[in-house]
Amino acid sequence: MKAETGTAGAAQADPACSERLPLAAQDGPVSMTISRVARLHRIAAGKVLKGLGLYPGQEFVMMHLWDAGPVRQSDLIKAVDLDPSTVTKMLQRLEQAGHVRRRPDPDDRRAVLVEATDASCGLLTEVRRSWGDLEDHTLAGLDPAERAELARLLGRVETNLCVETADCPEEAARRAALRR
Amino acid sequence: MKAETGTAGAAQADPACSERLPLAAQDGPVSMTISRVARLHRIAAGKVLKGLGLYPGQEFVMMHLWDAGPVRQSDLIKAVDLDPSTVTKMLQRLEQAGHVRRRPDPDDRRAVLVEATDASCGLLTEVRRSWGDLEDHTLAGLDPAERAELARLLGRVETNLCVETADCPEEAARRAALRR
DNA sequence: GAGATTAACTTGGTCGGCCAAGGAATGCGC
DNA sequence: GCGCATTCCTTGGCCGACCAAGTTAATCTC
Repeated sequence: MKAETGTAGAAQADPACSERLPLAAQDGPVSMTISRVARLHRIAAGKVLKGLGLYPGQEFVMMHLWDAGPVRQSDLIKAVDLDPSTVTKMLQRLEQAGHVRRRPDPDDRRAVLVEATDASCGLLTEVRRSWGDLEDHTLAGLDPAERAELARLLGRVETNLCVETADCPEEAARRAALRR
Repeated sequence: MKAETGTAGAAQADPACSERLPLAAQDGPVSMTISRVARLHRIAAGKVLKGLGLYPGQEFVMMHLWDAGPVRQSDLIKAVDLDPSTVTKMLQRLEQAGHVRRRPDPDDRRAVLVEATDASCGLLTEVRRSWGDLEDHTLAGLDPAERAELARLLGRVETNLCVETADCPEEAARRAALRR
């Protein structure tokens, strides 16, 4: 889509056939692949979600709302583990799009209760199907054993990345473990 | 960092102990993990890069510039495979930050030549080191065989995702194959 | 060589993300 | 009860990323 006819001149000259990896990235080939896969995966998800009226990232919020019903916004924020401001703005857009309803919490005048609209619940099935299609496409050509192994390894990577990300290793490890 | 003391109320009530995965995502567990790993990995990369004066995403542009020297912007765009407008704005910021120099191409008055500044070249080593650290951290606890397997599987996933992303499957497959 | 096409950016808009800072309500200590 | 810290959410700013549209220059066509 970006790289078209590929007569692109000399920049991509593969000298010999040695290293396709940038010099500065040679100590991190897997990290490089993760980055690329991440982007491709997000694009693929976004493409399929666009047809449903969702932007990439919103899926996770909606998924939690479908599961949990009316939730305090702060709980939602903890569930999806995003910055509060990110969630606020996303919810404003989701509300305007009619996917979400918000109302003040009668028990706590600071808090806001969020829930998926009835209309949006129709999306659940389609999102689930799309998500399944994405999975199929992502894992095409991998047999069950390979899929399991990939899941295992990615799980381990997730745990690894969690520990450093969080300021409190213990807590991060606990959370990472929970997801497994 | 976000999920703190975790007394978070009833929202995350693990009913029984069955599914930690949202209902709508149950057909795509690996996709879910990929999304989480992607975000964590980007955050980890961003954290380490911030100390070097780079924002996440800029690394890839700089890496290519360090390798390729002065390049036409259009070639750079093809190399990193991003939207032209994304690269334009990123370069404006990189230029203002002193990491990059831009000048018109004498041979083509439409085009712009981009190169890393001498100052930025000092970053190469540090970025490489950081990238290596990130790799170590990401793959901690995996033995060489597991790392190789993960790389192989991710490569396959990348190929899979490439085909659908591009409008021309042939071209995408070719490009995907090139990266392996 | 004039006219249409294509290539190479740029600008403006929108979203997802983050950080920093602020305002409002609650809860705690005393 | 009063004050101070916490919690909850919002706003503004910034950056990466996309799309759509527009501008300028090269190129192709006749």
